[in-house]
Formats: sequence, structure tokens, C-alpha cells
Amino acid sequence: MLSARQQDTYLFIRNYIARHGYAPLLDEIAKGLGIRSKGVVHRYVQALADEGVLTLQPGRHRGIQLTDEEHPQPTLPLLGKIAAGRPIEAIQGQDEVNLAEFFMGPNRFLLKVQGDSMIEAGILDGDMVVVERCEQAADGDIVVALIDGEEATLKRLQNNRDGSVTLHPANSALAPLRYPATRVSIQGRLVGQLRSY
Amino acid sequence: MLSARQQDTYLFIRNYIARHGYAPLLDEIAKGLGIRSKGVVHRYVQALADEGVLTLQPGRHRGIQLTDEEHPQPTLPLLGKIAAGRPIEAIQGQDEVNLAEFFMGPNRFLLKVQGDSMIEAGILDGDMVVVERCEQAADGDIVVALIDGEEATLKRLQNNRDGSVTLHPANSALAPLRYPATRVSIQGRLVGQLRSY
DNA sequence: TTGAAGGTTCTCAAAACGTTCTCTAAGATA
DNA sequence: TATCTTAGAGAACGTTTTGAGAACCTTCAA
Repeated sequence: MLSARQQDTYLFIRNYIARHGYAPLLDEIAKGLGIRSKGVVHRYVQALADEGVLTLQPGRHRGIQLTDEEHPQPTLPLLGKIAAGRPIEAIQGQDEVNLAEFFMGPNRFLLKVQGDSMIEAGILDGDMVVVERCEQAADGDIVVALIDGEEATLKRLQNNRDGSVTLHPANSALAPLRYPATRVSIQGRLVGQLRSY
Repeated sequence: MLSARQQDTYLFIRNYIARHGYAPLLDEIAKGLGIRSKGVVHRYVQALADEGVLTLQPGRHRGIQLTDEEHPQPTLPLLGKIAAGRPIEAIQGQDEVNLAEFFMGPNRFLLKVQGDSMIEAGILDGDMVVVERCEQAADGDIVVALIDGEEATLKRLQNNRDGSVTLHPANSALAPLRYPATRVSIQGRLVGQLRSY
């Protein structure tokens, strides 16, 4: 188990490598952690090597290599924003994203999407969506709806004044469907989405 | 049998470890339980150790280790496939998705996407993409490309026979761009994507 | 080949932290 | 009433952790 300061060190190193493609100097780590002595940093790095989360090439400059290892905390370094035609800009005050924090929560589950009915909302065939179980949802939410207790579907919700609901696909080739409220039950609300290439 | 206060202590410790990846200090537990004396907390922790639900590394800072399970993994239940017009079908042989396994890996980082240039590939403004650092990529891969060492962009890659590369946006309003290979350096390859609603 | 830069290994000191005590108070039990 | 148990406060003490800094050795680039 890594101590707090060891985790700081580890995250700094990983972030630095993600940003530059090579490992930091001890002095750079020291600066990043607000420490003045590189001897101290060396101690932390050595401890991380003992834990097995990284490897050292003794004596070499920038001789730190990260090990492929089970991460206790699933965080990835966030390098910044990418917009066509500009250099990558750092996002202030945030340099790590904790996937657990990002997606986990009570009453959440995953569904694998089949079909193209939500393609214009950026939900493609094969994507996974994170759904939070709930009975009601607001206009404009994307929901998992069960029709007649049988058919399940992922659509954008619109509650009509007469009590009926309209389910909008995000695909101009498909028409919205309108149902009396009694035929439709909301199973959950879309809160996240994942895709793996 | 744990007393009520001992259970409080145990739950606090478990929660703390799940969030931080390391054990709390006695003072932190004290604060969490609304107690002012860490001596009292020590008594509870000692009792929990006697019960066998946790282990102590005597004298060590943050030296509490939970006995049962290892680090709880960030997993979400995978209920099945959802396709318009059909009931939710379970996916055979898979019912939990581990977020860490799904996205974590060496040399990976996140970028926040700005702009609509990849909208037809389901990558919307504001999405996060998981990028794996690499120097080369195959035809059809979506890559982070650096043009003239300055501009960064997310595009689909095409390696031409004459050694030049064409970068295809996934947006029919935008034209593909062709560059001599010397002007373009691949920074990484898109391996995943996340979105939060 | 040489000088500077960077990694390694010490020692020292201070701060932080776990451990152990004693003391007080409130209930419970006999 | 007398005694025991549980809960908490707080202080004293020794160890671990953290940081500074210096000396030394190796790597690297000019």
C-alpha cells in the first residue's frame, strides 16, 4: 500500500511521462511536489520501485520506467483540451481524472447499445452506456424506456401536456414515437457513456 | 461481535481506503467519528484488530490493513444489450465490467475534445478521449496528430503510398487535409472514450 | 577528454503519528 | 449504595516519516 506522499510522487511521474514522453528528473519531481531536496525524492522513488510500481535504471538520467500494474486507484492523467488547429492546452486545476468518481454511483448499471437509433447523439452501435435507475426523468434526458412491458429502447424523452410521452430517436431516418403514458415505463436515465476502440 | 461504535469505525476506515487508496490516520478517524481523542480511536481500532477484521502494522503511520478483500475494484453490472424494439438481452458470460481494466493501461492519458470535427465518429464537443501514446498508427485509426510541431488535432489517419498522410475529419462539412509526412507527427492513438451527462 | 548535470548515499533535525497512561463521567448491575 | 463497564479527554513518550543539505560517484554531451 502506497503512502499519501508516495502516491503523489507516483502520480506526478506518470503525469509527467504522459506529457513529455520521458521520465522526469529527481529535481523536477522535487519541484512538482514542493520539496527542495532531491535526496528525499530519491527515497520516495526507491520506495515505489520496492513496491513494484516502477523500475529504476540505476544511475541513468531520467531512468524511471513505469510498470504495467494493477492500479489501486483508477485514475488517468488529463493532459488538457484538444481543439483542431491549436496546441494542447492544459486545463487549469485539474490533471487527474478518477474513473471511479467519474462513473460509479448507487443504482447504476451498464447496457451495451445495439443499433443506430441514437447515432446523432454520439451513441454508436456497440457503445456502453451508464444508466442510473429511476422512474422519472426530465424533458430532454436520454432514457431507457420499456414499452408495453416488453420492448426496451434508448431514446430522448419528451413529456407531453396531455400526459403522453414522445420518444425521440437521434437519427433523422427514424420518426419520433408517441405513446400514452400507461404504455411506457422509464427504467433509467443515461448518465455516462464509454467506448473502447 | 462488534459494538455500534466499532462498526462506525470499521465503516469509516473502509470508506476512507476506497476513496484514497491508503489507510486513515487515527486523528482522521477521530474527526470522522466526532471524537477528539485519538487515544480512544486507538482503542477501537485495537478492538477491531482483536476481532480479526483488520490488521495493524504496529507503530507505522497509516498502518491499518483490512483483512478481507483487497482493494475494491470499480465495477458496474452489465445488464445486457439494448436494441430498439426488443427486450434487454443478457450478454452471456459477462456480467461485470471493470472500469480499470476497460480503460487503464500504460502510456495512456485523457484529452478533452473541443469542436465538432469528429462528430460523425460519435465524438462530440466536451467528450473525453483515452489516448495511448505511440509514434505510428494504422490506416483508419483515430490519432492525435501534431502538425508542424504546433497544431494538435484529432483525426482519422490515412497513410498514402507516396509517404504523405491524409487526416480525415469525421464531419462532412470539413475537408480532409493532406500533408507530407515530415510535417505530421503522431502523438497517440485513440483507444477509448468517455462522456458524462 | 572534460566539465556539468544528474543520481546515490549519507547524516541531522524536526514534525507527525501511534501507543500507553491516567482521569472523568454516565449508565448498568448486583 | 458500591462496583463494573463503556465512552471520551488529554498528556507523555518513543518511533516513524518527512525534509534539508552535503558529499560523492556516474552519466552524458560538448
